[in-house]
Amino acid sequence: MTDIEEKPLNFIRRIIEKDLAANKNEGRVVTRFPPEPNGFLHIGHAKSICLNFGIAEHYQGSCNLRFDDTNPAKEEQQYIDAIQEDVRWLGFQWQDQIRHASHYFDQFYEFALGLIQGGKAYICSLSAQETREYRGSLTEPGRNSPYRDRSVEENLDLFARMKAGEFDEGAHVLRAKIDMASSNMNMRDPTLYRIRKVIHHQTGDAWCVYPMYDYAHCISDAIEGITHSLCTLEFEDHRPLYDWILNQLDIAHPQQIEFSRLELEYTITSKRKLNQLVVDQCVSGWDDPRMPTIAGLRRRGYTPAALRDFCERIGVTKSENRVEMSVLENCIREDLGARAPRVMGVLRPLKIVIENYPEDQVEDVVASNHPQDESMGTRTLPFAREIYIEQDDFREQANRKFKRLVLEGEVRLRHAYVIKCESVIEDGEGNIVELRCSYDKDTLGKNPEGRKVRGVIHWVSAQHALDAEVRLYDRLCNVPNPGAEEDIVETLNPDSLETLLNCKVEPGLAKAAAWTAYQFERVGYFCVDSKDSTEQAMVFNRTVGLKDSWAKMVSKGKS
RNA sequence: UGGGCUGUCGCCAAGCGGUAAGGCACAAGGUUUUGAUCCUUGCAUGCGGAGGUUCGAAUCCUCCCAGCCCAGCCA
Repeated sequence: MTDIEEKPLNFIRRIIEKDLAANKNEGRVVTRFPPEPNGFLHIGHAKSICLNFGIAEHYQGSCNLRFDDTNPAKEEQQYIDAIQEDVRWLGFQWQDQIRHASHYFDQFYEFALGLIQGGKAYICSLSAQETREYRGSLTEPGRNSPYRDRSVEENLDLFARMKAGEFDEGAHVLRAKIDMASSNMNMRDPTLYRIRKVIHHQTGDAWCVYPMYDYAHCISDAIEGITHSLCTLEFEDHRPLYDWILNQLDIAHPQQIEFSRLELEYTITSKRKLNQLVVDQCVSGWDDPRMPTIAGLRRRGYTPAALRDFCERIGVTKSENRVEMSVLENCIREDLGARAPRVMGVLRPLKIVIENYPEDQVEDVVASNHPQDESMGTRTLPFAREIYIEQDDFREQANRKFKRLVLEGEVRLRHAYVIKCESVIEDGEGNIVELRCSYDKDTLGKNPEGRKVRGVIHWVSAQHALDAEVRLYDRLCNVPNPGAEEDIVETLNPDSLETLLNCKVEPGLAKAAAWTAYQFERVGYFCVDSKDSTEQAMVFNRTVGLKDSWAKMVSKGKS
């Protein structure tokens, strides 16, 4: 018997297994992913999605996608659409139809009536400012609202009239009657309903009172038969209120469990701040490839598999964390390394004329599409007298550590011949504009005899190559924890996007479809941009570079 | 200075009283027509700190320290 090392359970799964063992909830496991449609989903949401849907999958339960749409002023249909696309793209399926908290508005209202009748809620007519003053502080208890002891009849009447639209926004709210002296601020008679004369994206003008999160969320969970309601740490203090509300009602009682949100170094996971970047046009949109949004990562070339793997690797705990970018990058490299066909693309071209190669000759050389996966087959590449190589791959002179082309030195052209640099042509200002080389005819598919050629560089045929634009992305922000800074714009990395306009890629890429991932050998992983690329003007996004131990040596000054 | 929570390797993270998993990162080798991949090796006498209980403590107890969250009619 071989014992496969099981990945240890996270604390939430441990709780669920215990519940299952105790036959709690009759063995059902029902979770939900409850975004507010007020922005695009980001990598932090991916963690929550993977957790909630992953648990449902694993325990053969189900997971609902529910829009937590209780604040119409901030929400939009476009976000509802984008969120569904993102969840589906990540590869998850929600249980039957989409849910909306707004679908339960009638039930919320009925339950509120019940609370009022039971003396558990009252209409408070304090202004927002007064309410704040009555609430007390972290160290001082609050005081009871003067409206706290209104009669049930008066409360019922007022609430009905609030619903009927008789009052202006802010005139009254419905509050739970709990304990103004509680050390938990959330229990100091929290607001349950407020008046908002706003058109709701789902319910139109049907309502002018809208429930608060704390009131709507727990009841939504209960209505849907959620067994485990997973949310982030900042809601820990809300759990007593979650439980209190459900305890007042004759209704199911899901268990709220909190876990820490994901933070990623050098970027932000705050919808508010991401929205600011979009609004201020610091980025091209929610799906700008520099954004940590799911849409941005997708456009950048990240795959669902990589994101899911990432969420698996980072774990689920209650401790605050800020994960290094390298973990995410490793995930996408691993996925694409196995699956992306290899091609050649020259980002910063340097022209080479192979002087001993016949003027008009063009021959096809065979190149494997994946060195470790023969099933991906081969393709042919046109080889001719004039080619482009990478500027970085030539130095007039260099020590032995530099395994590329030097003047009077030899190098292997990937999948093709060994060439030797005979001379360098400069412009008037000392810039190298062209190399004159010779090739060794007897080196196609075999090593030259009597000498060793240490380097291999990529190339494209000058007359056959396609012009392309390549966008290189770097970290969005300059500081590891930009969220801690007062002004997010100040932290933005001015070099987060570098656009290269004169790149040359191999001709076979002409028919490359949007989103398709390729490895440009020796450079990195790229995909065709889904928005800006056309057949006439191709645009590639660099998803992530290849690991580059040479660059590391150079930056350390070892070469 | 009220309440809630968290502190295990540079970053994540197992561990649940029997003597510190794993991943990423990093370092050193090897293979290689990608300086990629792959392979091998190294990387916490230490678990926020101090006491205590125990044959035995990261795990239990006490005290202390640090960090995060809460005073929206946001979620």
